[in-house]
Amino acid sequence: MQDLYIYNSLTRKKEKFVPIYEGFVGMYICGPTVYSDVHLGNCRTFTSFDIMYRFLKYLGYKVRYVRNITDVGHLLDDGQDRISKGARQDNLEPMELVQKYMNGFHHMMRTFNNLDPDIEPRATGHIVEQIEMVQQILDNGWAYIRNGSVYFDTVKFAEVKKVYGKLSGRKIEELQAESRKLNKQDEKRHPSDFAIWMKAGQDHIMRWSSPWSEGFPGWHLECSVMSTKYLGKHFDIHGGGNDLKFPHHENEIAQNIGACDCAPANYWIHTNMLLMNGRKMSKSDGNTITPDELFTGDSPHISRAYSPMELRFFMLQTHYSSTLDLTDAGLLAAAKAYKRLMEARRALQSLQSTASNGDQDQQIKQLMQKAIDQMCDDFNTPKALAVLFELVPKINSLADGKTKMDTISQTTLEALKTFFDQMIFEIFGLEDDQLIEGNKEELQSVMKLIIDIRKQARADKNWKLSDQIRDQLAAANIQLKDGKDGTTWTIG
RNA sequence: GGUCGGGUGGCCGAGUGGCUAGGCAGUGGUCUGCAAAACCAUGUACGGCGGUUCGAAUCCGCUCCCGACCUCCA
Repeated sequence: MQDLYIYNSLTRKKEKFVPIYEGFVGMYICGPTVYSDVHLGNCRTFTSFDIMYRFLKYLGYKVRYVRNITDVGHLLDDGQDRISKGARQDNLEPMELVQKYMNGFHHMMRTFNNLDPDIEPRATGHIVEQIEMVQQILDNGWAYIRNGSVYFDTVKFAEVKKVYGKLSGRKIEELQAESRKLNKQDEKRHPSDFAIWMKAGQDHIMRWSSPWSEGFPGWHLECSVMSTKYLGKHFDIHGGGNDLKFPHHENEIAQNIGACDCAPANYWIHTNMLLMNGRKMSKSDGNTITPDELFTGDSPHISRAYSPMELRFFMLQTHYSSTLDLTDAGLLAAAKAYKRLMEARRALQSLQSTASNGDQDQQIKQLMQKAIDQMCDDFNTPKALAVLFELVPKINSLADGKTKMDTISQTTLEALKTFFDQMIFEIFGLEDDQLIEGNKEELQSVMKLIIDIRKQARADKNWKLSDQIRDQLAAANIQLKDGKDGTTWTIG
């Protein structure tokens, strides 16, 4: 198996990936809190991890991909539970609200062609385990009880274990100064302490009995518990958006160490944020767009609709660790490049060679290997994509006869076909919009008829008719392409 | 204020101490009835100032600017 290198947020270095059990990978990704419609930024994050999941599988690993659904405990800064608040607003039972937005989330993930995780555990389904972990942390002396709530003692933990703040680069002393204004500070010994069990207020809907109070688990606890339950105390990869680095992941590590004296994951991967027009997306100042608005084009920020696959391609052009700036110009450019790649792929699949060896064989083999090498270098999709685009002109040249077919051997050609499909469909997780839309038999026969009529018109030098057919089809978003071997067509 | 990440040619976006990233747009050419598509060719690029080096966009220092996080967020 080829070596894979991953940038580890924990060590701030690119490291060779060595799984705990050879051939197996345990990967935990922090999933969404399902209290409102899925944010486009979520789509970016989970698409990034989807590509890692896909690539790990491509390399031959047996991967267990766990991604949670947060349906309790994630509080707003006024102390209200996000789910409870949403449920009140929509006049729904909390679990109804969770179901509604979870369904929406799943639908969007599939729209982007993201693979389902292998396990998708929910926080409310693991209250018992969370209570157990709170008890372990208490037993180990890393937490204290105040008025029915349980708080993690970050000061003591930091002093003894010396790891608190390692992931996020924080220091306890610095945290103190900045967090004085927060709620419930009076109950905490130190501002950086955090709740692992919260006593529920009178009007708090979501509550469970525990040894300490009727209440609910702290937000960070679910991930510690569920990663441990499904991947073990010590697993390979833990990921999430880099906005979760602090406090969520820092606290998660503290909890795991506090409970079992064992750091949860070897490799921490953080994806960067999605921006729009250079700034953070924000509902309040109108700098925002929903996935559906992108798909319909119904937004002042874009000049036309973009398909989920055009967006996925757009994401691939930027490394997961960089901010991705969504702009209309960028999307337009990506959509064209996406189309070019897909058309080259289609052209490739229809090529045939009988040669036993060819002048281009060596170079094409090197490029294929190079693309995989780039993916092995911290999942560098932009570079891998660049390699595919080095192959595109070669393929097109073969397809329209500018390069002779005997410059590529049958073996290399077949390998290239397989490689292209693996890269595009299996690893990048793209789909060919054209095949989905243009596959209908009826459309195929209608287009054949139209092209035949135009062919006759051209033979008769009836340019008026042939141009009319071409222009009106173009207006209907169908493009004709006159090649050496006749006319082909594409949508878009 | 603290932490982290950035500033690359018209736009987007990789990247490494010396070897063409790539995409989009532009220009010239081939092809075409004309186009489109495709192919070929083409661009003073690396925020600023110093330093290290035979050589730096790539390393170091300073400085300016931007973003994220530090408080709910993927």
